Amino acid sequence: MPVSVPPLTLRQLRYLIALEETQHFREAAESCGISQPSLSVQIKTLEDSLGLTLVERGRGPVRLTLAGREVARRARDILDATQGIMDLSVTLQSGLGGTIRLGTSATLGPYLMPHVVGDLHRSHPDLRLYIREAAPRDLLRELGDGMHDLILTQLPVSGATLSVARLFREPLSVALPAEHPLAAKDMLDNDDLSEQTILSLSPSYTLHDQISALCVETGAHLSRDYEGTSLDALRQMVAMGMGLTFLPALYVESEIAGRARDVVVRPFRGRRFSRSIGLVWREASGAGPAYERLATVIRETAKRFPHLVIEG
Amino acid sequence: MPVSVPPLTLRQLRYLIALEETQHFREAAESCGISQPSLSVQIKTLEDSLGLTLVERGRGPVRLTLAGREVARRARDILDATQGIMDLSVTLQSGLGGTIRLGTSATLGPYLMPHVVGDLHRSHPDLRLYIREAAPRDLLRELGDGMHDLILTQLPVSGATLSVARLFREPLSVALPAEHPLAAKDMLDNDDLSEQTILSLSPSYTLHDQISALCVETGAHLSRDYEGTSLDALRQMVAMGMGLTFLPALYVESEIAGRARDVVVRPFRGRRFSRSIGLVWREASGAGPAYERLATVIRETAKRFPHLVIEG
DNA sequence: TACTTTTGATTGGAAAAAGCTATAGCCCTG
DNA sequence: CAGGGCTATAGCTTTTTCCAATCAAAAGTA
Repeated sequence: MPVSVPPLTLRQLRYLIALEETQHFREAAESCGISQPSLSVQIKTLEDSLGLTLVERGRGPVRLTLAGREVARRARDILDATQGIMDLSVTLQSGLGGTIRLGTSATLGPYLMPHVVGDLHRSHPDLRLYIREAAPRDLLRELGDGMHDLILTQLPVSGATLSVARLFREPLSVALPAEHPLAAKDMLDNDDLSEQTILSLSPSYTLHDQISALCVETGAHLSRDYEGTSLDALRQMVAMGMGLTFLPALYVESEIAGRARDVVVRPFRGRRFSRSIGLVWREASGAGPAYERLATVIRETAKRFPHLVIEG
Repeated sequence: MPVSVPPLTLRQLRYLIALEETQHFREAAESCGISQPSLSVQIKTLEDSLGLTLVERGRGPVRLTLAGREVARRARDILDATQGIMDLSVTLQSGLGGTIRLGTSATLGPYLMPHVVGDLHRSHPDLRLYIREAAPRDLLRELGDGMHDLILTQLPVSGATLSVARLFREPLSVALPAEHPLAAKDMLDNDDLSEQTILSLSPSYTLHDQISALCVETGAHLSRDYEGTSLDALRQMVAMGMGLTFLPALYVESEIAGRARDVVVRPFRGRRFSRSIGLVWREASGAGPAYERLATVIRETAKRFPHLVIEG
């Protein structure tokens, strides 16, 4: 007959994490706002209910055992998730607050978000953004899996249960080696591309499809021998003379404009070749109003960049 | 002065999920082994502490609100994770039990795991495997992120904090259209490949690198125009005459051997061109002994396939 | 309309869990 | 070997959770 095992509680997990951080029962208790014996008892209860020794007691600072560290690692995830639930109250209500887990395309986030967070922090001080980058196709899957609350990505996206807020169109310009013949022109067009070699990102990126389609249209040759894994890699490949590529306006603005000597950037088709950017979330998240508000903030920020065409 | 908000508890989340499933307070209470008033109170407390209405009370069956569904969705993840912690006791101790989240390469898992799970279920009845497939590079990242406990993937892998159990070497054979001239030969070698077009998977797969290197060595042309997203896709591309490719032995065994008419498969270099397969886990997971045991089971299963060379 | 049934909310008191203070026991250090 | 710092244990108090009984509202039925 097994002795009835007390169930796992969030409290116990919190205490374990505090213990791991402080390596000290008394300090951990203090940081939790309880007395040291209370914490001792909870840790002991947790160990009993798991049937594991989590803490090496003895001389010196408290050390978690291997098992303890693994439990603590998972406990962090769990507590983050509970925090997410508690933040929902704020997010769902209407106001923009709590922690939003924002997934962003690696070709966009690093060049846009730094400008947004400043504005955002001023207008919504109690909002925290947890930002993570990935390729658009991964993002979309991860959004469905609940890994993100919201993703910032290239449109269009498919999915009946998704909501979209369009943000802006971002022109794609041609990047070419400084010594390339076409660098002499101020503006490039379809005809200029025929027979050129175009470099692209991996197919996980929506950008890849767009560039690929353009190559068909213009008769350019899409190189598959080297697929860039980031815009920086792509730009370096261009600098080495491996081909031309398309770079989005925000990347150009932030990483190239005015200082790069290795590559030059030229507008293409009068900047009418562009990609569309938007926020996407699960309709069922119920936080639509909050995300719409966030979209508005981002659009405001985007107005500072003359080449972006605001939408929505 | 805000009234002190009672903290979120796992119990409340459990009750909410039961309520969503049964759509009925009394039944939910019953399924939780408590009385209906207790459940009512806990749900109410949860709503108060979140500041949200989670349940539409009234006529007809109980419905969760939008917010309620979102909370329940997250609650499920949280409870799964706590279950994971509780299973650790079993997994870590030594025995093979509980739930192991196994990530597996999409080029391997579907062809190996079906054979393993039978043996495994017999020898370790209380072990549950939660299997998820992805490309090796994603797997490795996800392992670090704690999404998997263990991954089954092509070696080598890098990472100081990872432990590896080598399982076996799996020969890679050449697949070619039935009408291809080389199909006349029983066995192919480096020389046969020169000037041939070779198809490969996307670079997220370790297999890509290996095939790519072989192309350099043999003077074959690696086609980047069409990258397969699965072995099945690759095989169909071969059948359509777009080129040759390499297929791992277990895939051949399970999907082609003896019945396919569209492609033929030939050993390459006397089957000494192969990829190495192993289990990988976070050293800090502390479940090394259990995973080693799992490795042993897989090696036993692998012995049934004469072409595999068992390692470890 | 009045009576029953069904369903979730409320109440009051018992049981369980979690907390605190005080103190015991251990291992270092001086 | 005394003293200081550490965690564990004991005994008691407070808070939380639960149940049984009861209430109130809605819906069906005679």
